[in-house]
Amino acid sequence: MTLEQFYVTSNSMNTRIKDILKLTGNGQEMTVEGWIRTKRDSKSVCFMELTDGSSLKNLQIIVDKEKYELDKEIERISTGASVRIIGHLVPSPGKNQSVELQGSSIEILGDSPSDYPLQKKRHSFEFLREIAHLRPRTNTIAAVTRVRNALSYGIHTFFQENGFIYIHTPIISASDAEGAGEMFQVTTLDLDAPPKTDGKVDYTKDFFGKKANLTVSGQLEAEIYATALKNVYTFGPTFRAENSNTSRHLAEFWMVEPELAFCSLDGNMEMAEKFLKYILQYTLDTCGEDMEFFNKFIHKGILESLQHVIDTPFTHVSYTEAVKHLEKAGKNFEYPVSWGKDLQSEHEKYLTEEIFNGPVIVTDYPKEIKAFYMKLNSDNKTVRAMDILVPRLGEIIGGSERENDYGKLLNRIDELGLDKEDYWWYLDLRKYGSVPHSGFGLGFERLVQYVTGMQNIRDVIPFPRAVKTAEF
RNA sequence: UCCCCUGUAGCUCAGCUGGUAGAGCGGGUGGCUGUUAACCACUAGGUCGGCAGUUCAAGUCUGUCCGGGGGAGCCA
Repeated sequence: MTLEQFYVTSNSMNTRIKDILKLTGNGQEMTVEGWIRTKRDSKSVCFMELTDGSSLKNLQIIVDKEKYELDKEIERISTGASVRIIGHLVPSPGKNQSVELQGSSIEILGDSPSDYPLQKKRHSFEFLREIAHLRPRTNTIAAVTRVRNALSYGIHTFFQENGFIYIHTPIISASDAEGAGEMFQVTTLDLDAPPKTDGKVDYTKDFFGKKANLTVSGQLEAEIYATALKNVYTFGPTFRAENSNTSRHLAEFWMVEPELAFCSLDGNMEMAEKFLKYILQYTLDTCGEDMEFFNKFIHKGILESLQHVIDTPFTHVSYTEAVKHLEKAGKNFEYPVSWGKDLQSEHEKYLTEEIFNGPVIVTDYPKEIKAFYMKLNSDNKTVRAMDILVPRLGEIIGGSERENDYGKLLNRIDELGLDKEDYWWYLDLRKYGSVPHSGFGLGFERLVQYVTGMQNIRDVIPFPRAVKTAEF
């Protein structure tokens, strides 16, 4: 009849500290499970903070040692231990919590020896990265994890509510045609002695019968499904083998790529603006406590800056106009501005922070600095590209209307010296029932960074993969 | 890949112009308290990232390698 009948209702699976903290304590008995954050023990009374990751706030456990024989258990408990505690929820006379659990029974599920590396004191994120298997037990990483989850869910919700179909584009790609950066090769060949023909590696002997790589983008495949199911999106892992060691790059990251058929650049921009505002609002609505935490301890003023993006209509400006604005600003940029050159991050930040003081969508870039698949404007010089710039970060979304004219696309492929054989199926989409279509890409970890204010991208993904980094 | 900074106890750091090391937190022991970054006392932890060099003498200077951070480029 209803889906609710399949919800899990057994006590141990759905009792969360987050919910317990909202209750009024009237002596009701309950069982709680979690990890001990800290213990304050004395002769007659012992206090413990219990967390289960559902909330930033801990549940305070109090044990009246004169009433209950729990000395042995309390002795064994130290920071990090996992426990199951039965007790009565009562109002707390203390200052920092409204309720507390009067423990009457303690079961230690897992001891935590004194070399447990996490203290309740603040640790540096650099140190936490070295113990990535334990770092989700910290306030900040747990909060990041919850916000990351909310953003994922918000993204899916937005697209699903708007009729988009979720497409699982391949992780392994043999098309060799994506052209968006250095790729990781995937092979089962013996690297010490690969089969060779005329001195070169013979990939016909490889697993796929040709050279294969990890995908650098799902866009081209998404276009295939968009030209059949109208509006689609991908949301999955992407790989770049660039030797870039920065706080904004990963070798493995997640990307959101919607693709809309029968949609021009204008529709694309409207959708992108609503999308961004939706997921920001969704996160503020569902992660209030965590966002307050980030606002207070990680990046002061972040709530205000996100709200500003939600409230402000995005400014539209062409690349040509943007360059004029920047030239007129008379500022001494490290990289000088001139028409035909790509906007540097300093330029993007200046546009969105100083000139327009809000989100800006820059459109119609010179074709030379954009990808081959973007739709050529009638001036034959610029393409229907759009980048969304936001204060504090710069570019957050990049997209375009795709070239849907077979001849023009073939022309671009030729101009750039690409091999049209590699793009045969991509060209076919323009040969059979071609339609105007558009889409954009959003780097998911960059979004999580932007929303949480976390400085290093390696701290917003559970298991970062980067140059010389794949321990966990 | 380039530029800058950095690597001292489990963690966060101090150690001036070269003379073989210290604090806070954490750990251990004891005490005390409706506590909450608890408090008090005592205590145990370090061949100062690796290697080579200068020097009577190097944590401190030089070179080099490795790790970390920031910025740039590439990009998402």
